[in-house]
Amino acid sequence: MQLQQLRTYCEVAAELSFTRAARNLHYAQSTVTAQIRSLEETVGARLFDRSRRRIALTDAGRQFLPHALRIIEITEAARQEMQGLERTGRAA
Amino acid sequence: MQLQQLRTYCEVAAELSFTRAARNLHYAQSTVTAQIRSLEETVGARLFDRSRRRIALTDAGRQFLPHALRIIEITEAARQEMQGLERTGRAA
DNA sequence: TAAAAATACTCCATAGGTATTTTAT
DNA sequence: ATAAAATACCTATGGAGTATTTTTA
Repeated sequence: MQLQQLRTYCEVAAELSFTRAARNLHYAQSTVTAQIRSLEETVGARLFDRSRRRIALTDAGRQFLPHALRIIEITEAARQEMQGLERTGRAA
Repeated sequence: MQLQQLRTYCEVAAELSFTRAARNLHYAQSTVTAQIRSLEETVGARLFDRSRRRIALTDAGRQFLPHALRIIEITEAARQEMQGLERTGRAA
């Protein structure tokens, strides 16, 4: 499972569209399809229902979403904390 | 940033050894070196001080650790939640 | 018919490996 | 001298793209 996939998943969930998510994230549409498919494989469940024109979250997709958001949140926070830290590698 | 790198980082932090972490995770030692280097690049800080025989966490490395642990924790929890869910992709 | 997702390929970056060299005790 | 990390190099996987086809309203 990759953080990038989680971000893409969150964007698709927000837009309810692979195409728009792709545009927002500067990916090709097929790349979004591939990322979501790969993520679905690793979690072992479909995250989106594509059987209608407007895609929808599945039960699994809805359940997974807050976790993904949280992971991204922590990642961003951690990254920001690291900014401005000494880069010399001196031991703590 | 990749989840795999975070796991490796946590293992190295626990073992304070690239070699032992590699053994535990079933990686080659050079793979651990590469993963840690890549992670250090993305966070923009050295995470380990290798200037002595026994490596040590840097300030940055210590600060980053709880975040990494938390991310892994959430990931595992989310994964487990997904187990046993319906796999049909029916919309929620 | 039209908009969106899936598929079929192509290409290239990189993750991971083996073997070796460097470094620090 | 020896243990451990870094480096050099190679290969294979898969991430990302373009172009096309399939699907559904």
